[in-house]
Amino acid sequence: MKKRVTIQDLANELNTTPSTISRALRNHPGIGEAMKEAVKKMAEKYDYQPNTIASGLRSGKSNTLGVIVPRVNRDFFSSVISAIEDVVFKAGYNVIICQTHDRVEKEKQYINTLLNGRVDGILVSLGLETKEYRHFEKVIEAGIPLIFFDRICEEMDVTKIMIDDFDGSFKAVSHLVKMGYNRIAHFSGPDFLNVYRNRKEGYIHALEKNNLKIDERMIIQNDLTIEAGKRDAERLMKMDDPPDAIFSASDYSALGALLYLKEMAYEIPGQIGVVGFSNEKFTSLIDPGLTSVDQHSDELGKYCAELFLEEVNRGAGNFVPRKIILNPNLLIRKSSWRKIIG
Amino acid sequence: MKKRVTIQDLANELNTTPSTISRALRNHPGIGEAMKEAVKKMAEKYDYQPNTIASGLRSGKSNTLGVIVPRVNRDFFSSVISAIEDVVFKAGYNVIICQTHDRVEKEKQYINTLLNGRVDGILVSLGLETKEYRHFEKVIEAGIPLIFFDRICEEMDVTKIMIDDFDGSFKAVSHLVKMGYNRIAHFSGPDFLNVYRNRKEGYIHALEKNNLKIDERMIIQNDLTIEAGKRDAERLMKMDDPPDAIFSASDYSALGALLYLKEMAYEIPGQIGVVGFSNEKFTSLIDPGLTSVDQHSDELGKYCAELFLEEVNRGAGNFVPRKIILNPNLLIRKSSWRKIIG
DNA sequence: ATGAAAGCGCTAACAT
DNA sequence: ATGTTAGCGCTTTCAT
Repeated sequence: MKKRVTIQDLANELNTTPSTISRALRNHPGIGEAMKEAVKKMAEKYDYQPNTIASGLRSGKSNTLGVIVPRVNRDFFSSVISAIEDVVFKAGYNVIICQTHDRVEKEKQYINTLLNGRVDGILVSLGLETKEYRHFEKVIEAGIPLIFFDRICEEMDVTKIMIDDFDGSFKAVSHLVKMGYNRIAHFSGPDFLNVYRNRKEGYIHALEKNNLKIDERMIIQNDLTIEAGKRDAERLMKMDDPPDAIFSASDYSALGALLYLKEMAYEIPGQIGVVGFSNEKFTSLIDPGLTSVDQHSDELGKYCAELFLEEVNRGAGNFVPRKIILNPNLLIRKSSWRKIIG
Repeated sequence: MKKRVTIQDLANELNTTPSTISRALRNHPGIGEAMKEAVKKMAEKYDYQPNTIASGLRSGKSNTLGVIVPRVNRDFFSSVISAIEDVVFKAGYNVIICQTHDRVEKEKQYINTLLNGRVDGILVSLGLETKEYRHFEKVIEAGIPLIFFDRICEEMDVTKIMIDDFDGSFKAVSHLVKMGYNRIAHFSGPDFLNVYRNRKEGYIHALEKNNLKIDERMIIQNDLTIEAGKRDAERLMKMDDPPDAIFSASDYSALGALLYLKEMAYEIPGQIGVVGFSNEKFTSLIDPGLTSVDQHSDELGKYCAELFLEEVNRGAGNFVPRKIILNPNLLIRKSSWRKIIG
């Protein structure tokens, strides 16, 4: 276990003081060129590596960013994280990942440990359980940027980045209508999450705009898993007046529906159309391809990271909360086509 | 920006000293019950939160684990990371993620920043470019656990966890042979990576064992992307003596092959069989389902994390390098079936 | 342009 | 059972 060389060691070696070394290394104005040169040469020679913990303690920052998501192994979240990491790495920040598994208790714990670790900012996508936001107040009190993405908290006055879920739904449902489907069911998630609420509203708005009546029995709230999709597709199709299309707020439950319908030998598309949400990787790979709303995970992550850096530069007290809404794209694949009907 | 309460504040409040507070909070033996009670009550009352940076500086550890992978948004890696995070969180560790995009330069940078941040351990899956391992020596010199998983470094005497790639390939190819395929091509990755080398050897061994001749033209090294799979499937099928099956070292290039073959209206399975490697999520969702070798990403992550915790407990100098090899499963799906031929 | 000195918040060796 | 003291390695006033 080799001893690491410290600023003190370099100071001794050069018959100067730690402060001079510290300044020289950071190109502080007011250090002679000769000294700078000498210090850097020494640092190189001894492979000096700064102790970020020590500098963190002194300066009160850790060059670390906390990212809290429900789960890291979801295409959407892992893509966002990937994009965030790429951006902030260039600015010298490390990313600590935290997965809540949608449990609010873990969300609270993570907020605490991140704050105790003096992270320089926290990016959050809320868990399904979170209906109450007091634990996030601490982040604001700590004076570091708090940014919500995708599953956001409407009530808090902080920066938020999301896609226009309403519009995504609206596009999806309008497309189904244009394809000739007119009895369209909807799988939705919990109402207290902005994303699902907005998707449902976009769905309703599209129906209204097309003079289609809203049938409450066609709106099913479930947990948006593959299994839920299968189960509820079955329930829908066994009704006396089954739907001719399903628009799901999640690709996973759309997939469940698709699998059930295929098994039952329904003709997709044609007899029944299916559209999902999120553009998970698998949607383009299955047969039929699943029409889905793309959430621009890369851009979203990039924005998150850039806004974090911007707020960090502004400094505590000078944050300018922003709300960024990205426009989603409908990616039309086979599952929502319609045969031309006579 | 609220001032955080420190150990000193609590000491003042209770007319005692910081060390007593520190000890009381950590249940140090030799602190009176009464005092412990009082301290904890005070801590609770003032919502005292320890500054992990300060304690880290003093104790030389950060309760943080660095995980370096090629990319975080790959099913395999994000699943491993997810499993790691779940395990070490319970033990009080944070996870810093680092993605190299397969670039050795970033690998080196990450090693440095992680070491400078005094992480308590580093878990690595090597990038495609990495052929030289000097940068990892520093981790050993730092006296913290270094653990390789999946894409490992054979030469270093540290803990390694991987699946038996040889065996996975062997099972896959043996299965194809049993299904009646006997001219089996192979997509491989760079030879200097253990995983691809072993997969190729397993393939060769299976052919030999079944008295099938090895045809070098049937072994294609590419970068294992969807595009490479398409391109090389085309190349293979245009040969005078095309294969009747393709075994790819990656699901992505297997998918590429599948897409090309479907487009060309080959009958899959039957006319040609396809098997991939990694059991990416999409393999079970596409049509035909892609037979693939499962890498047990969850267990692998869990093991990684547990071995890290074990080594941390052992302490520097007492590490016992271990090599853990998990047995992969062949998940047989439709793409490798064979119609009974008269 | 550089140095001296103090201290970020905590822990641990050494008292008592 | 508790207090005293001395840092961990760095940054940052305040001097000179």
